[in-house]
Amino acid sequence: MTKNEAIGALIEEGQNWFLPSLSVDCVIFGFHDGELKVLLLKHRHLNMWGLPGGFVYKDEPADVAAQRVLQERTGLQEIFLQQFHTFGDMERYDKEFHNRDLKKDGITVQSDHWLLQRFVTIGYYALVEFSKVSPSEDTLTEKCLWWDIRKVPSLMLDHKKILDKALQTLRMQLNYQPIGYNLLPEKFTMPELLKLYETILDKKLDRRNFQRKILNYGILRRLKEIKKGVAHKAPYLYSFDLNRYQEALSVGLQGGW
Amino acid sequence: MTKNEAIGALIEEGQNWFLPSLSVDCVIFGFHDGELKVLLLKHRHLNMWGLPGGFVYKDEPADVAAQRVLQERTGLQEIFLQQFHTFGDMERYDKEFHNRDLKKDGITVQSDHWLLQRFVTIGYYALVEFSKVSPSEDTLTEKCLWWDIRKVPSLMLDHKKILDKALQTLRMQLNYQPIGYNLLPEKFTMPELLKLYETILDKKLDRRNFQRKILNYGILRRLKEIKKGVAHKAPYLYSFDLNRYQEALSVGLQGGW
DNA sequence: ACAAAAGTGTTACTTTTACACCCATGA
DNA sequence: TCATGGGTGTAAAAGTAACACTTTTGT
Repeated sequence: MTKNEAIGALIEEGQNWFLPSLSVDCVIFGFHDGELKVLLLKHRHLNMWGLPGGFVYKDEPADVAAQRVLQERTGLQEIFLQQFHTFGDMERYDKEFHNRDLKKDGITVQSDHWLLQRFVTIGYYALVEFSKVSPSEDTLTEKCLWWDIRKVPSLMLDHKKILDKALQTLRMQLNYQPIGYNLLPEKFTMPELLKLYETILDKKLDRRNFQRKILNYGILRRLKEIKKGVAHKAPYLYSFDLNRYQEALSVGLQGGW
Repeated sequence: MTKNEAIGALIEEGQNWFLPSLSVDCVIFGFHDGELKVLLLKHRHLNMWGLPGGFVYKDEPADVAAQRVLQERTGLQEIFLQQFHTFGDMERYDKEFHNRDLKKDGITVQSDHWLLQRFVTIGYYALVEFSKVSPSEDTLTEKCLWWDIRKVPSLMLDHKKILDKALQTLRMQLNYQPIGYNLLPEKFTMPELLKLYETILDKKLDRRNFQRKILNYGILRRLKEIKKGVAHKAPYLYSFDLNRYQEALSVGLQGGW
């Protein structure tokens, strides 16, 4: 399907397929080279960067839609997506936003066309293992790339706000949920885990106190060491104890009341 | 406006006024007699209990809609509502749900009528001071009452699930946010605050340790005592230090990393 | 042999827990 | 006067913060 065919189908049939006025957007975090990354798409028809997003089929649960949209737009499969906020302000609504670009492509639609209506979007976020992702484009997407969280380009509509909210949520979760599985390779070192936390929080932590605290959570298993080929002393490798990890996820980490 | 007129207007004009397929629902918590309460409506046309909810005008921010809906249905004004989750599963969708009741009223609508479509709903919750609320009904509502959280009746659609999620969220928030303002009278005693926490968490806390911890947050001001007319020793009265309270809200209470 | 990274440990301090005791009040 | 609820305190345990020292490795 060519670009214009794809857009054409969406414009013609979209209102029959999808729930009107509702969309989903995904904030996909990855970790690489000591940097927290986010996956962004450059939309062909809009010529702008934005979060992977899409619409919800009329008979499709919203959570499934998020999953599907992500798969369609990036090739990513079976990712654990978590809903974090729904964005329903009017500032989201720029009636001319899509229209400008459609016109540029020589496409004209009526002013009450569903694509030009106001949309409320449900935000989802996920943490994924960077190395396992091979971002891929589709007919509507020109580029699909990881961006350093501190260097994201200008984003369409309110996507920057959505991204910020996702990051804020992630930092909160760090306080009462184990994080790292899905974000690190199967086996990783303590310094790597430390670096992950420091990167997400954007601050230095004492490596010794960090190690003690994280080990006390009881969600890690230390393996036979190595991490060969590295300069200086070889660090131990760890992996998550999935059972304990899951339990910590449901129960929460630090007590409170 | 009579019941049927109100319903009639909604059926005729609703699709012109509101965003299709989207609604808001409010979980309003109150505290009274040592019980955590939730405000429920009995819908005239459905003859069932449910959360106060409604639709979003096409040019209205979702947060404002929640506010308005609450005002319309309960008379409650200027309540701090917090969005906590959006419910977009298919289990929400019972096509016959409204239709049955419309038929009962002798109203017939086409099967593709907007009211019969699937809806995604944004959940909001609030904590309010019980005594300041005088629940009031409107044309669509037969009753508006506080229910003990442990004794809620059977609710329409997935409202029980929404309520449970709100409660779960509230309990979480307790761990990193100050709670009590809006939920207690202007002046209150330490035992009352304790009881509030115990009620929300549904467990006993040590009153002495509780007092020390909560005072250390620095969000309370102790007033000249009294709380007269009470049996036994008269407890001190406290009130929230609004400045500190607000700051604690934004910064969060317990450290984490 | 040495710089840099990683492992381990120690001490002071704070917070949490689990208690005991005294005081004020209405019945 | 006494039972009950409320104010205050204290000692032990657990957790956190701020450190120093040793070990390993590639150059």
